Amino acid sequence: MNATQPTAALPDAPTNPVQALLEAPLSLRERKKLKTRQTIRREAYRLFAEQGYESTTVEQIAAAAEVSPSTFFRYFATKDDLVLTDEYDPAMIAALLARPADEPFLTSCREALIGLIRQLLQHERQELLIRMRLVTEVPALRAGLHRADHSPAALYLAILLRRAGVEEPSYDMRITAAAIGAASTEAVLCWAAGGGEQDIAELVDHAFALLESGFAGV
Amino acid sequence: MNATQPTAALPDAPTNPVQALLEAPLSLRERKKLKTRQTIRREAYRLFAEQGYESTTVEQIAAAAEVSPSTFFRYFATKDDLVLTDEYDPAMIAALLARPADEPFLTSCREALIGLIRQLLQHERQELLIRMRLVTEVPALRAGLHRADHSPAALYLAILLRRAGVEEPSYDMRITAAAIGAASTEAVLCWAAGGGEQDIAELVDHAFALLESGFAGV
DNA sequence: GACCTTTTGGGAGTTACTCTCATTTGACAG
DNA sequence: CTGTCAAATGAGAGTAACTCCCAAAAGGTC
Repeated sequence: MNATQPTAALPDAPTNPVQALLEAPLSLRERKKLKTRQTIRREAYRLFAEQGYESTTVEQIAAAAEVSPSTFFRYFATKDDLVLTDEYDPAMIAALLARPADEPFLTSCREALIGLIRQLLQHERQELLIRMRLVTEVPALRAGLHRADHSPAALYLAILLRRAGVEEPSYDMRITAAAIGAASTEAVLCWAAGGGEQDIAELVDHAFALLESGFAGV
Repeated sequence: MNATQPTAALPDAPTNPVQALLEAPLSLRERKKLKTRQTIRREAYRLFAEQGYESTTVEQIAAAAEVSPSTFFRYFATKDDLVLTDEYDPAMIAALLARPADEPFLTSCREALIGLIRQLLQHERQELLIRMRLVTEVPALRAGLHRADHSPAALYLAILLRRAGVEEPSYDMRITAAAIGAASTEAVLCWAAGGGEQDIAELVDHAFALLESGFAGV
């Protein structure tokens, strides 16, 4: 039920998720779906660049992508999702799980995040930059970023649960995930706000150093 | 311009903001406005309790409060704002500014937050609890909580700016405000999720201890 | 080519929100 | 008490993001 998000699972570790999905031996039906999804996204971003996010309607996007509005909502649950959903979560989860379980969680997060971002920059730097800038500039998107399903906090919390082998999160876990998640998000948004000119790995590293020090000196 | 939020300024330090505003010598016009605002809120919460947030329409709320929908939106910019706007920001800012400027920021935040909450619990415990529970349960509200104008992060950032005497926030400030803000929010939400049975001061204290330790042991 | 399942388009409906304009109501001076 | 001005309200039309439902089309399989 509730089949809103047709995000395909990644069967084997891909070098580039999106690319890998395109090359995989999919049925005609699935290739078409992927293509439609891409077209909608591409046309949407084109329109956003031309006339801004707010003043671009779903109807316009659907028309540009040559699908009906109904179909648009079958591919993206909300207009926000167009910008906010990514396919990086599985990779991030994998990266986190690959870290030694006795490593301080903060370190695991830092290394996983930097690793993931480094990888993304090679293939999708421009796209990531545009998306993050949209998020910083459009209040609605900034808010949407904190919805349960998109937030890094939720992802971190899931990992903490898994590490501890429990079902319900403890208070410590919730605070930890929230704080590290917020810092992670802010770091990436700062990078995008600066036009992507700064070294993002350095930014992330610095943010985590702040967290680790307990905000010493502030 | 943009006179969306008729939140009255607090002229002198009040013991209880809402009470103080009611007792203050206001003109008939302003007393009426305040009364309308209260009526809308009260009726809204009553309806939320009866039939839930999502399935309560603005039209219903307006009807229950005996105002037109137009008037509703003159008092609250969005339906979210009904739950998300509070009058505590000035008090929190004052509490933060009252702390010594050379105190570690984390300490200032902890003390200010605990102080404010202690005060609130005396007069508005029930209201706070209901509101926070709504926020935890309704995804739309949870997202709205992170809009620039409501978030503790924005408030903390403003204080950091003032302390440093600068206009533009530094990277460190942004990360710090985001992390501490997220932890503060999570602490209060955890308290509400637990039915308000735990000691909130202890919860906040514990959250800040986690932050200060750099998440040692996690 | 026949049959079944998935995907799509179209249309009607709901709701949050915006804008505009005419009416009402409180504030205040004479 | 009255006239005048500004602020607050109500009413109505309009927009856009969704939701639901049903019939048509297209892919997959034998």
